[in-house]
Amino acid sequence: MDKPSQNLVETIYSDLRLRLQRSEVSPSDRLVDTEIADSYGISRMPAREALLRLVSEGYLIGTTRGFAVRELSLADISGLFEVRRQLEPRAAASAARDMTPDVEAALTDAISRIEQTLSDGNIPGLLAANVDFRNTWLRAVTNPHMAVTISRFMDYFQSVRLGTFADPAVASRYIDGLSAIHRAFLAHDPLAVHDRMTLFMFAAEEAYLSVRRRQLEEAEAIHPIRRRRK
Amino acid sequence: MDKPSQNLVETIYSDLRLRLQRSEVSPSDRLVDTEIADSYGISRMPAREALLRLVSEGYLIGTTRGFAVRELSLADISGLFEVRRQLEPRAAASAARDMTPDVEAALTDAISRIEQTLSDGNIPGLLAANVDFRNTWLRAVTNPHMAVTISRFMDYFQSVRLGTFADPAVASRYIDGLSAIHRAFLAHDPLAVHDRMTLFMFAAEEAYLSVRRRQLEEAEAIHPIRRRRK
DNA sequence: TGGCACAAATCCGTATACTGATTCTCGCGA
DNA sequence: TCGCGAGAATCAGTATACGGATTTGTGCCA
Repeated sequence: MDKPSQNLVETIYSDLRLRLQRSEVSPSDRLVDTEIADSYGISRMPAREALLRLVSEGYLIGTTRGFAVRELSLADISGLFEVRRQLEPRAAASAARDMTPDVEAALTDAISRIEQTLSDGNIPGLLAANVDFRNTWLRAVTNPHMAVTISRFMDYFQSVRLGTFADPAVASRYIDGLSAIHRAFLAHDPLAVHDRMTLFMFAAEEAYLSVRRRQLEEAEAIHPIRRRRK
Repeated sequence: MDKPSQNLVETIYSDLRLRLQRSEVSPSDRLVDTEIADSYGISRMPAREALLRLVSEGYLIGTTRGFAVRELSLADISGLFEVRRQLEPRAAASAARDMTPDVEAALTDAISRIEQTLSDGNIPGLLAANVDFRNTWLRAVTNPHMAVTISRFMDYFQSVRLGTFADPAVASRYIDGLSAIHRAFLAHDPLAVHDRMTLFMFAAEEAYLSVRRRQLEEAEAIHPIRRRRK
């Protein structure tokens, strides 16, 4: 999405964003500007600016002790999916209309890696393949404003994703939905893509809600969540 | 949208954002961190951070000589409206469903101010009333993610808005569309709001495109647009 | 052993300083 | 008059420093 560039803030920002997309930062971790700065051998300011940008984009929240990945409430999940339901079916349909052979090939590759990693129980690989699949069809969305908005809304869910595939029933439905979308893409059928994506959105919302609900129940009464002082 | 807070970056950010919403900054103006810092009697860093945040949100672009408000290309306008068409009818419909009497009153007030300022030829007042109208119904949108996304997409158009109402035919259609939406809100009819807002989106897109097209033609061959070095 | 208070550490927000790149200015020469 | 080039000015990016608020650690006393 962003080019590497030769500017420190941009570099740190994309690195951090990538780590967030890959769920490599847990909500209990604390990101501190000085630590990041030291690890890159630079001063505090570029690291700080990258962190602030991630805060303003909603990926992180500021606490009194470092920055942390934002955890989604159930209401957040519902709200975010309301937006995703409006955007992604439409965007995917337009991608289906404008899709080129190389994008099709990349989609097929991503799908097969998803199936492979799932049967291997390779969760990190599954996450990566999943991100690849969505980034691939997003590449075929010609409207950049649409694409970056969707991309951002998708990324919000990286903090939840880890446990989504634990339940085999959920995983199976997930794969079914995804390969139906894939087939519709290959058929260049925008309407079918729209419909399949709509169904997928509802299924995904349900899955995330149930995963998050379980997470919240488990963490009950342990975490006094601390927020930034005002 | 944002609270005043007692933090300098936030203060500068909201002030600047307000000025952008009111079209008080022209695309030929250059916003420089040191100037802003001096005018507030603070150091360069908070001003700089506020500017960078506006850049990351797409309101400004960095040039080699200060920051400038971003000008929309015709493709930008089409792309932004594709997103708005997906979101605003739905959001307005949900607002219609959840609307409270005080919001209705505020909407009615905004509409009458729009009609008043239009007949007076009071363009700045018209812009303000217009912003009030949309912020008012957005307040009734219970999904905050939906509301801030829409708000941002609307704000992108402030740099174009100034000339939109010069053409009386456009202005008249605009008012008609807006009051139809207003009536649908008062009737608590989500479906009617959805339909009216959809119509309004298409009309607005057309209006912005034609205004912007004229602007671009007029500015032809004068501006060598300079972008940030990489 | 447990609570309490005081000291130390942590980390954000802000200020100031330096550097290098780009743009502007102005004067010189054709 | 116009083009050209060297120096000045501007401004973003980065580094370093300090203050203050909050949290954590520690040791004393009941």
